[in-house]
Amino acid sequence: MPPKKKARVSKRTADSGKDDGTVSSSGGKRKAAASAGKNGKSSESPQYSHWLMKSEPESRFENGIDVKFGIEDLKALPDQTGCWDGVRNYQARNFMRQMKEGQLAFFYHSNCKEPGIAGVMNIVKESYVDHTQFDKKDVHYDATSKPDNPKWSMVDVQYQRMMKRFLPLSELKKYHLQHRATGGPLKDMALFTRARLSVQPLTAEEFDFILSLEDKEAL
DNA sequence: GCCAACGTTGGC
DNA sequence: GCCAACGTTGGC
Repeated sequence: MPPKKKARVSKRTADSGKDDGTVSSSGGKRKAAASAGKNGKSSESPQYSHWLMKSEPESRFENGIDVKFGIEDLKALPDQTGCWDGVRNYQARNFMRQMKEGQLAFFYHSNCKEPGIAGVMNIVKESYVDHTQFDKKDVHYDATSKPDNPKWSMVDVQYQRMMKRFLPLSELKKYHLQHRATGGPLKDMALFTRARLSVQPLTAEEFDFILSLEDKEAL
């Protein structure tokens, strides 16, 4: 599902700024925009600063193309940097559009033998047009998206480090259930409350708690 | 490979 | 604008 190529493509960013938006609902692009508030800059809500991004580390063929892209594949790219292309879900896209350079994201391994958090990466380039939407050869080609009004965006991410120990979904889930019952940082974690979202936000508390698990015994 | 959850599409 | 059918995600 997610990325595969390297980064480059620096030149211009285009990034149409406004343009279409979220789901449907009445007002159109409302939703999260409501909060905003201070944020002198320009656009939407800056609320989140940490992220979790899913990708599949095991080979799987979609239209004859292998979509495998695990953390080792990111690490192997030049500069250990790649573009997170192929996101074709509006909520996930909108979260990517909120990402700022320097923010941290967990690299999550999905749809595999052992799903879970494998490592940490850095957002090194803010959102810009995902060129794969116009590429008929690409698995994620989108015939409904036109170059003069692109639908899909991507960011560039750089490998930062592996987790000191792999954090399996099963363990995170145990904490989630425990925290849901008795209170705790993972009680509302998007990984469980928004199961299919491939790019999701984490609060600083969630992020820090998960990092703290590295130094604990597996649950 | 199964299938639940849930996002998207399209008829009306 | 509703909602059923359909397609995809992703754990197990």
